[in-house]
Amino acid sequence: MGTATIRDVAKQARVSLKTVSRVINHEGSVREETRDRVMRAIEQLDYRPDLSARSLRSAKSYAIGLVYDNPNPYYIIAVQQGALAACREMGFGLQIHPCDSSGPRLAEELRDLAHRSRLAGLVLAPPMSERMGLLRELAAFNIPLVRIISAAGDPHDGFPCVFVDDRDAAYAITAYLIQLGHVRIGFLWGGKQHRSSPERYKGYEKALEDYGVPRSDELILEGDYSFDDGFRGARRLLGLAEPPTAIFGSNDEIAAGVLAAARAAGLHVPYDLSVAGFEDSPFSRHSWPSLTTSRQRTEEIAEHAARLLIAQIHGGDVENEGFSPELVVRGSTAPPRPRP
Amino acid sequence: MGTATIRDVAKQARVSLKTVSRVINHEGSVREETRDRVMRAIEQLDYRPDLSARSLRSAKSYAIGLVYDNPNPYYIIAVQQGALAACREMGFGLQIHPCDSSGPRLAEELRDLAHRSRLAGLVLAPPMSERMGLLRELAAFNIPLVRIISAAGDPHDGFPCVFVDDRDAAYAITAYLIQLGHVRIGFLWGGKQHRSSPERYKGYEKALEDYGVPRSDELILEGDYSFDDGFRGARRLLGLAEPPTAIFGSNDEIAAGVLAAARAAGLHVPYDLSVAGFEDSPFSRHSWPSLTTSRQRTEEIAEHAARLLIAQIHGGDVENEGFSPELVVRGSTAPPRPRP
DNA sequence: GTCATATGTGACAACGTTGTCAATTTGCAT
DNA sequence: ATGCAAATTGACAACGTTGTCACATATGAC
Repeated sequence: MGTATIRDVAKQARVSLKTVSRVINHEGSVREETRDRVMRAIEQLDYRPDLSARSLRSAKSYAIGLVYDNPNPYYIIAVQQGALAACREMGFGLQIHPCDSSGPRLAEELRDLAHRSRLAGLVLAPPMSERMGLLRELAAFNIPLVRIISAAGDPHDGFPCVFVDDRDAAYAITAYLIQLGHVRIGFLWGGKQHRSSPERYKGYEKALEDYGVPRSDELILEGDYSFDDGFRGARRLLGLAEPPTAIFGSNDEIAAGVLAAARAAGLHVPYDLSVAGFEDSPFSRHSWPSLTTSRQRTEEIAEHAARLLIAQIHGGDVENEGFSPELVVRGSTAPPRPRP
Repeated sequence: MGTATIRDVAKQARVSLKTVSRVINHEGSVREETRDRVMRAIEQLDYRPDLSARSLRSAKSYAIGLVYDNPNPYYIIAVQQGALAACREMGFGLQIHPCDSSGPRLAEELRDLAHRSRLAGLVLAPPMSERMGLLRELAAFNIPLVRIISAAGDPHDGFPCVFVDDRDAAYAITAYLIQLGHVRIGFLWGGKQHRSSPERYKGYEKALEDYGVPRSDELILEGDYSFDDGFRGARRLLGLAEPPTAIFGSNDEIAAGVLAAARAAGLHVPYDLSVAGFEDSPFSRHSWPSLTTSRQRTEEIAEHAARLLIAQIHGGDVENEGFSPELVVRGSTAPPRPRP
């Protein structure tokens, strides 16, 4: 029987329901001896509080939602892991909610989710976390939320967040390529609906500027964080009259496409072409050559976001926090081959 | 206010609580006119039933759990997607529960999970789904469950399941390699705690036997479904006096390791070496060359498992169902180079 | 028109927990 | 001992829903 209730415990320990409740919730004002007796009864009956009843009675709830719309399994799994770690530590449940970020009634959908499942708040992953309209609607519904976003610094926009400095990280990668000696560096954009895309581009642009490397429009192509875009983009770049000696893909998947296109063109990475990605997904370690990329600490970021949300729910004051990615140099980058 | 309750609806529609409840739950015995009035009130107040209260009152519950311990993000995301699709359709919630499959008190952990969160049942992914001891413990706790397992046929072991015929699929891959002309085919095992591993091996073995290709122990190495095992295993195989002309990795990750090792050894896949994987993960499409592999339809399988579980909860009779993977031929396999 | 039967509706309790508030016990200074 | 504040405990209601059962109304057969 896993069906022991607080009533059974109370009877066994010869105390009132309320006293058991107090013990469970670590409220003060319970004599040591009483608490021991209750604990023993809990142990013996293998009692576990029923979350439905608990959240029904107390206005409080014991679960948060994780909202995402992102096709990248590595990213999502990492976010889930991080959020779960925080939830388990704080005794919360986690409700995952993949959804369509372009849905017209997304705010209502999320409110219903939160209401029906009695969620105490939501962690929003990109790109939902970056749609201000959505945020305002959710705020109007009084739904606590914490965002994971891309920003070069604390946005101070009133919506709590954990922010990742993609710009800085893209700057670091670009600077590294320049220091290797590259001057024609291709850049393949990520998806337009993600704020990380322009951020990464700005980092690239800034590095070129700071190092006095001329920017060339023909080396910069749009895309959508996909392998196919990487493949097509690279093919186009490599067909230029004066092709780049290095290509920076806005994420690892794009870079994977670049690697494939390079091989298809008979080029030897990194000697004929340097390739850099962004994200440090397992792919970047498992490709050949392994990818130079930027490590994101996604799991930590998500854990922090969930922790922040729970703190906010508990009424604590929340401070935004930034995470800086870290350059990871692997085998896909090398100095350019001297021109003949 | 997302805080309308059934009481508000009742007042607005001038009916009793119970009648509203009847409308919500599609019970019969409500006059059309009354129902319309209730529906209108629900609409106006934007009422949504509270799942906590509902599952507290009715013994029934409206959520199931998805239990897994699998490091492969592609696999897990696919399983989640499938299970979620079924849950959404049936009006259920899904609680994900990654865990340590080797934990000693796993059964208790899962019972607590089910009890605390009022889960109606569990979908078990490998390898948990294959530990009979665990299954028996859970059954003793009266927890409905459906397993996703590897089996060459319906196991008829009393525990409902959706089964995947890995043996057959591995047979198909091996047979394909043999038909290309390979006679020395390396095999890299997956993890021992997954039943899919011996199943895949048996398929390999059977194909060799059927086609009269001699099995050679030196070509068969153990491993654990990891890139590193693939890399190390391939390096060892390629260092043999008479190396294989094809290597069959038990999953795509292993095959990725094989690809990397081949490249490190200066071999050209598929001309110097054919490589086959298993799983049809996105990696298999994005590697270069893309991998010949076996498509698993993981998402469908998981959806079916969840649907089966819900049917079981509703008291329906459940029939196990098998899924056969499908051979996917891509660029990593070719006839062996004629020996000099 | 009467009765039996089906259909629709509502009052009330219950699910397992916590909040409120009052009752009881304890500890300590007198 | 006595008084008084503080600590500890318990009785009871409440959260939002559904199950049970009884009542009210409509339907049909005689």
